Amino acid sequence: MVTKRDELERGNAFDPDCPTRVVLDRIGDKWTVLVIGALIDGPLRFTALRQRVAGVAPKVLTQTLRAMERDGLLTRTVFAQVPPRVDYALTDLGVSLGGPIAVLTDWAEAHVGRIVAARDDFEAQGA
Amino acid sequence: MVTKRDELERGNAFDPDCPTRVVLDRIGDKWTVLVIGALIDGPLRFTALRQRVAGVAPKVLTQTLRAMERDGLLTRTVFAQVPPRVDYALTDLGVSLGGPIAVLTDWAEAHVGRIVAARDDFEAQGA
DNA sequence: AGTGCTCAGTTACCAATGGTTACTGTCGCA
DNA sequence: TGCGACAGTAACCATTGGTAACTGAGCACT
Repeated sequence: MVTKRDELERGNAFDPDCPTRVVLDRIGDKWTVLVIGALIDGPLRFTALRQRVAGVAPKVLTQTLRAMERDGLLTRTVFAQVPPRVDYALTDLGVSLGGPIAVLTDWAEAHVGRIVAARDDFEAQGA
Repeated sequence: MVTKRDELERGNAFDPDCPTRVVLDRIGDKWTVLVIGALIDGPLRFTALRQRVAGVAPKVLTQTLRAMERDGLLTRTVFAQVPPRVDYALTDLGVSLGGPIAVLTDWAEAHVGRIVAARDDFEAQGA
């Protein structure tokens, strides 16, 4: 019999080097998911990306983009111009991550109300 | 026309209070997903959970569990015994998060090889 | 000649989060 | 009079996330 646990933990999810862990460390970093959303319809330049992903500091955006580039999720193309121009585009790997993320977003849309309600209850009771 | 971007960003994903952001902040915290995996087949006590989720420090596990309780993902039941006994069990909300997480795990299983390969390439080239 | 603009970042600094090691408290048992 | 089980806390350090200000190259205006 295959348990639900088997489904969630295939490949030993509790090993630090396990695939799930690697992916969670990546998309768990707060900005990666937003960047994928921003680039899913096509490449953008640094400043356009910054405006699209509201609230991100340039330093942090740079860090995020470099990490995603390193992991093969996007490509960085520099044009030798003045003013400088750098295009960021998702690779097919990056695009394919959009699917799982959309599932998560659907869940979030559907259930966030209950999370917020639980928090409010907790406030009212605990404090 | 509905773009891919619309799918990923329904509800304005770039607003800090948006559902996607709330959920990502929760599951992005590195241990929540592992806890859900550990509890998906039934309640566990603190120590059992600690062993199942290998590598987590007690302080951090406590923090994670308290946050999940606050958000209505699990319940904490204290039995007045000695030695003490505390059971942690997922709520139906917590269980329902298992679905999206499984999708993510599937993706991770299928594609992590390419991520690791991209990292190795980068090492070999860049440094 | 000097001022300011665009773009893609970097630098220096600070705050919040994550993690480690050691300790607490209660009670039955030897 | 310890000893061990269980469920954590406390004190402390390391890593990450975030802010505000600055850099550098060239064009366009005055």
